[in-house]
Amino acid sequence: MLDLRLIRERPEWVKERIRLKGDNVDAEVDRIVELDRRRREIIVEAEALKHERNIVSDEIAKRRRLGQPAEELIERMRDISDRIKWLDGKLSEIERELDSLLLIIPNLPHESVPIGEDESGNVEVMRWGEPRQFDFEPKPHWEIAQLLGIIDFERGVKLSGSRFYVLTGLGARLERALISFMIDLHVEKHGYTEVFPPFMVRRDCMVGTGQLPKFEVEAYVCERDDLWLIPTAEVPVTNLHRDEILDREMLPLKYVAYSACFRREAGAAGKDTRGIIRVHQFNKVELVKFVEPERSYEELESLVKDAVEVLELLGMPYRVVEMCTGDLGFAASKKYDPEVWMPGQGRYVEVSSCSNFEDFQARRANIRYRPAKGAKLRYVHTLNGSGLAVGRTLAALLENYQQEDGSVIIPEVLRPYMGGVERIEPQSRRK
RNA sequence: GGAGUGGUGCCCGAGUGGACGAAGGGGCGGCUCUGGAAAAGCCGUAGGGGCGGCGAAUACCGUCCCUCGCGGGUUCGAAUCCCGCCCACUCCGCCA
Repeated sequence: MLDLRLIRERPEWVKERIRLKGDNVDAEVDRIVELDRRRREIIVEAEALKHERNIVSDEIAKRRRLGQPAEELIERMRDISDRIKWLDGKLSEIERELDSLLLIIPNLPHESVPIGEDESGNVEVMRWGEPRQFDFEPKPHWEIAQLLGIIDFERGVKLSGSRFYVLTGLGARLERALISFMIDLHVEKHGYTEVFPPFMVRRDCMVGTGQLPKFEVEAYVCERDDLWLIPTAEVPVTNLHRDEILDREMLPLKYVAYSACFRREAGAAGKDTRGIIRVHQFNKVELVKFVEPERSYEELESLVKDAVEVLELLGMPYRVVEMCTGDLGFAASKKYDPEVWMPGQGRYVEVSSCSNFEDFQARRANIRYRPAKGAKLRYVHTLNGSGLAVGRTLAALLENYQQEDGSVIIPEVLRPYMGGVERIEPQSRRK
């Protein structure tokens, strides 16, 4: 949510910044400015009347105590009260509309974000590692997995429909190993606090981080209970501190959380239909930070570093892409997407997404802190990033570590988590 | 799911129609006392919003309004009475 004052004072600038995101909210902004003006007009009148009501009310009480008549005062109060009631009704009507508009206005891009219309305007900001040279044709992960017998696509469909799959045997073990490895890294080396959140949340949480009200069709919901399946651990973890006032000494707060993630992938028909790149349920290890506004952009850089270290330790080449204004999404001010090299497909695939939301989420979720003793409260800045998407990392690992005989070598850092397994052999060669 | 109890400030807790933004206690901050501390005493300690002043300010000053879980109602007037909702806890049922 943007600051209403900002929209009031610089509406044209706000419109312009949002147009850079490929969104047009000119009409909404104009309406907000108009509603805001009417809101304040009404407040002025209503408050003057309420002031009068308080004074007359005291006078009535005083006369009652002294046993004096107060009929003509009470008569006058009736009119005042009616008028107040009418004004307050009008006011809440206006505020309802105002709030619903404010919730669908996207965040503004940070000034450092490159301007562009779509993903073609994104900028590669770094590259790490040399893609391995194969002396055979590298396979895509779904073929490798089939050979190894570690992903069961058919039965996934039988259980839950398309875009679901089942991990079995060492595949399941590998998924679990990756989760533990990532969490341990972020806890032990990077100083994050581990959190195991609920996977279903109330509507308020989804509004707090920005998934609702605008992107309702993207989410799964248990309607009977109005509980929403989280599309990312960002939702429960950011909302941990909803409606809280944090101590400055606590900042920055850094959390790492594993969760399953649920996405309807509405509008993604035909995209990434093979393999496990785009599915309705996947595992992810998420990093979330709450920081002081002044430091949020440094914290974004270190967040990216923390995330890509996973790829470095796993020995997989990657690049980091900075999103342009047109590809930023609804809530982010600035965003980097680390992408891992997938030799079986000959392309880089997004395995993380690291964003600074500035105070956009904090304002929605009402997360504040006191900068100093006696100082006024401020909104914190929130950030988050995948560290990493587990399914895609597993897929990349299969493709990067595949051998000509169809086996896949397990990177050394994962072996302790794999019970010492060094290599997954094709099913036909296992007994 | 059934029955019951309850939601008040940073925390505990009083308050069943008017002098209550709210007793009392705790915590925290400041001051007095002290060589220093403890104890004791005094003072101060919520958030949001509007208007005006000054301004770069979401810094500061003044003033007013709102907020006792949330929303509505009764009343001249509601923390207090009525209705609906949400949440927490206890017991029963069910359950990993």
